[in-house]
Amino acid sequence: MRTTIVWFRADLRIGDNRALAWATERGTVLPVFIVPEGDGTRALGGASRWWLHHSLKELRASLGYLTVLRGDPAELLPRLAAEASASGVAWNRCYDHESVVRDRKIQEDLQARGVEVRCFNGRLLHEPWELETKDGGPFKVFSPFWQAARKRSVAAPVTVPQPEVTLVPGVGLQIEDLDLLPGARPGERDWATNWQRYWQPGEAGAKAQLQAFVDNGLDGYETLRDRPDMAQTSNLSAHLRFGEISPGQVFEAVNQAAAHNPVLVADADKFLGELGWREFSYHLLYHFPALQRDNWRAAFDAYPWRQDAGDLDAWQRGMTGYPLVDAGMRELWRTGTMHNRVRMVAASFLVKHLRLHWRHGEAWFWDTLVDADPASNPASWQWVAGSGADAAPYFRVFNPTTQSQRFDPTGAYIRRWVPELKRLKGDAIHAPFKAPANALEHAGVVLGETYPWPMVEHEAARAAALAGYEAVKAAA
DNA sequence: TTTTGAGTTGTTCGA
DNA sequence: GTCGAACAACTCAAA
Repeated sequence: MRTTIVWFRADLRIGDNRALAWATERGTVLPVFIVPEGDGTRALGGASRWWLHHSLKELRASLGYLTVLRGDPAELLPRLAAEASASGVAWNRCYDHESVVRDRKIQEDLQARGVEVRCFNGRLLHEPWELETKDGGPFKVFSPFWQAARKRSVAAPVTVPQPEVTLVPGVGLQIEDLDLLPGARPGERDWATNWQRYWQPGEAGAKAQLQAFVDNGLDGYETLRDRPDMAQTSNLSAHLRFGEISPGQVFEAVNQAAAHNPVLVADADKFLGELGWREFSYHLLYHFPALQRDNWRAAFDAYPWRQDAGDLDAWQRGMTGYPLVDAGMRELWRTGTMHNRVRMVAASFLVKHLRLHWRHGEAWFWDTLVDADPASNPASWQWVAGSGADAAPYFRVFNPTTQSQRFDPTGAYIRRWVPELKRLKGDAIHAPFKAPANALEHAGVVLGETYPWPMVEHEAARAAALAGYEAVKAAA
C-alpha cells in the first residue's frame, strides 16, 4: 500500500475533498495539519483560532487520526514524508501570495526527492486563472466577472470514501497543546468562552447549517437577508472559510432547491451572487496580492485619514453613540460574527464618519470574526472605503440612523445587543440623542452616563468625509 | 481603435 | 409620505 500525506489547510472536511479523494484512491492516507510559523503567511486572529481548535477536533474524530504540527511547512513536510515513507503528498490550493510562493517551493522540493505531489481546487467554484476578460486579463468589476463565471459549469462535488488512515507514532502534537484558544483580554474575562452556544464548527455542523438554510432561510432571502433582527442569512461563512463545506456543495444544494421550487429562483440567484462575491474576492487577491495591505486604487493613498486611538477603541467596544453601530460591534465581540447589513454600516462609520484607515477595521475584524477570510475581509473593507474594486461611490455615506430605521424597524436587534437602551420606545431606539428628555428618563437612559453621546454629528461627519475625497480626486 | 453601456448594498433635496 | 433627480465623473468590458 502506498502512503499519501494529505496536507489539510482551509479544507477541513472529507466530502468533496479532491486532495483526499486522490490520496484515498492511491492507498493509505496520512492526514496532517500544520499551524504555520515562520513561513510568511498571515497569522490567524483570535476568533479564527477558536474556530480552528474545534474544527480540528471534529476532523480528527471523523478521520480517526490527525497528525498536528507547528512550524514551517517547508521544513516539516519533507521530514514527515521521509519518516512516513510517503510516496505522495496532496493538498488543496491556497490563493494568497505568501501561500502560493511557499507551496510552489514545497512542491518542487518534494518532487526533487522523488515524491509525487498533486494540488487541487478545494476552495473555489472556479480557479482565479480560469476566468479572464476577452482581452485576457483579470476582471476588475463584479458583474461581468460573475456573468462569465455563471457561463462556466461548476464541477460536481466528489464523493470520498472513508479513508484508511495512518500516522507516524510519536510524531505530532495534541490539538489541545497547540494553545489555539484565545486567552482572556484585558478587562474581559469571557471572550470566546460561550461560543459553542452559537456555533458548531466542523463538517457535520456545516452540513446541518446548509440544510437549515436551504429549508428555512432561502425562501425570502432576497429581501430578508438585510434584516439583522431576523435569522435569514446563511451563516455559512465560517464553515466556508475553514472549508468544512465546499462552495461547490453549497452551489449544488441551493440550485437543487431552486430547481424543485420555482418560487426560490430569485432568492437562490441573490444568494449565489453572494458566493460570487466570495469568488470575486479570491480572484482579486490572486491577481492583486497587495490588496491585503495596500489601497487597490493607489489614489486613495492621498486620503487624509485621522489617527485617534481613543476613537478606534470606542468603535471597537461599541460605544459610538449610534445604536445600530454599537449593536453590531457588540454582537461581533460576543459571538464572533456580525450581520452582513450591519457590517456595512459599522465599517462605513469607521472609515467615513471617523475617517480612520480601513486597515484598522480590517485588523479588528480579522481578530474578532470567526469567518475572517484572507480574501473577503480586505476586499470588503476596501469596497466600503472606496479604495477597492467596483467600490461604492465616494458620496455614498451610510446614515446610521436611517439604516437602523429601515433594517431594524422595531429595534429588536438593537435591544438584544445594547440592553441599556431596551426600554426606549419608537424612534428613540434608533437615535436616543434626538429623543425627548422625558422619553429618556422614562427608559432609564442618561446620555453620557448609561449610554454615550454620539461621537460625531452625522451631517458634519458626512461633509468632512466627502471633503476628504477631494484629495483622492486630485491624486487620481 | 473607438465607442458605448453599465456600474451590490445610499442619501438628500425638492416637487 | 412618495418619487425622481442629483450626487461626479471614471473605469471597465465588450462590441
